[in-house]
Amino acid sequence: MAALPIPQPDDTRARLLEAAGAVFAEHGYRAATVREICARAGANVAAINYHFRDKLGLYVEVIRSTIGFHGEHDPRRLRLDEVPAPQALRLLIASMLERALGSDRSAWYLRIMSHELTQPTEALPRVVDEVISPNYAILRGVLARILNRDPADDVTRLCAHGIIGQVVHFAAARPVIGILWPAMKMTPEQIKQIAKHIADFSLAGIRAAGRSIAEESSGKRKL
Amino acid sequence: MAALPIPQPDDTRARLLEAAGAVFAEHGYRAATVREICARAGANVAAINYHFRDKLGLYVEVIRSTIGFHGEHDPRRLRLDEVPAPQALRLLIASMLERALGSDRSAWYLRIMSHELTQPTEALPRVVDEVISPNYAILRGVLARILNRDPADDVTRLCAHGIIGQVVHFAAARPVIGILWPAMKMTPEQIKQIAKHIADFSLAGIRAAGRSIAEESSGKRKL
DNA sequence: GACAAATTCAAACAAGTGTTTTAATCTGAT
DNA sequence: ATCAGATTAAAACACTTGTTTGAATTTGTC
Repeated sequence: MAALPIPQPDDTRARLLEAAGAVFAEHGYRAATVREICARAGANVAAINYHFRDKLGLYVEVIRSTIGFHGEHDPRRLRLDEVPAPQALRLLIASMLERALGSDRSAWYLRIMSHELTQPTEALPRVVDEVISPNYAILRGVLARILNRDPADDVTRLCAHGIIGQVVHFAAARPVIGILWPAMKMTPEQIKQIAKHIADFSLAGIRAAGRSIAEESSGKRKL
Repeated sequence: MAALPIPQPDDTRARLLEAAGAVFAEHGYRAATVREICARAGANVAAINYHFRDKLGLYVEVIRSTIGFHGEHDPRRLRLDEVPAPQALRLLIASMLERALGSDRSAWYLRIMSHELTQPTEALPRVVDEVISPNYAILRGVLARILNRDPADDVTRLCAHGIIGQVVHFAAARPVIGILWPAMKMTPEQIKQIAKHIADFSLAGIRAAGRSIAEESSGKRKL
């Protein structure tokens, strides 16, 4: 709706990618319209089909080029192997949450992912391969170190999904949280404290989950 | 798409509500089409506007009449006050998860809610008032008993959102979880074990969060 | 400066959306 | 049996969607 076309900071293709990332992150693939994307990019409607074949081609290209592992929040830059596992988890959670709640392009990542969770598109396999799966593996690696278990273990996976669920929820449910909890404004200060809470909460949960399963180890270890 | 019109199990209005609940839960408000709803209900397209004024009226009526607190999963039927708080939390988590992952109409509740989280509609205030807020209050009540804190306390709220996040994630992210974790088929057996995991995980997390804040109580108790 | 390719543009297209219209049909009380 | 009101039905409406068209314009190269 609100157009405000960007002057001409770059060539059309780059501006389209920029605008599309923002719109897809905000509305999801299906609810995003090519006309809003083009208006924000200051481009003609036909530009998308000329540069990216169609809307889905643009979406895939946004995922490929803008998201993924490039950027200052690249988990590999956290040097997770060089710190104790619990500290690594704290860094990882803080990184995910800041990435998810920030307003710059690094926020697109988790927003698009959370839309893909509830409204999968044809690009879901690609999103999983290029974005979700690598991060899932890193998280499981850290958890496996804490639990002293295999990254593919059921307990490791359950804990991983629990942490992802918490982070994604704080990011995706912002409108509702704003109603239920007016004092929560998601300031940088508050975001840090949410990250600390999730880390404290989850570290204790992880250890309990490890213990809980260990106790009932009369054979049925698999779900 | 797949029409298969139901014979005539009830009057048109009731069939529309039934079909609409399923379609809204599956696709969300915006992506759901009145034509698919009418096809499933075996009704004419104009029936929605005749009985419910418009699509949004139907949506609100689905929320009001079908969801809410009526049904076998009504949290008030769990008699949460009559059991120790940790046990109450276990019951509540199991109830939410079963409701969210089941295939009957009690599953609509959390599905519609999770769509409303990422894609709020004009009915969001109503959904919050009638569905989310009461459940949020019940959950905070139980957590407050465990934490020995006020239900409106920041720590109580953080824990509540963490638990909601985990439950919603396991329910909403089913397509992605199916890819990342092929062994997880969401059988009734597995659902019980997920519920147990979330409860174990969260109970430990809650206690740690209570402690963690207590330690740094040099005045700044609020976020 | 001229020419061919690349790119942009306004306009229209076909398909899908929610909604309205108008007539036909059913229902139930008299 | 009749007739007013409630309900259903088919069709069209107005609008938005992604996409295509074909001409204009820009760009790079000789």
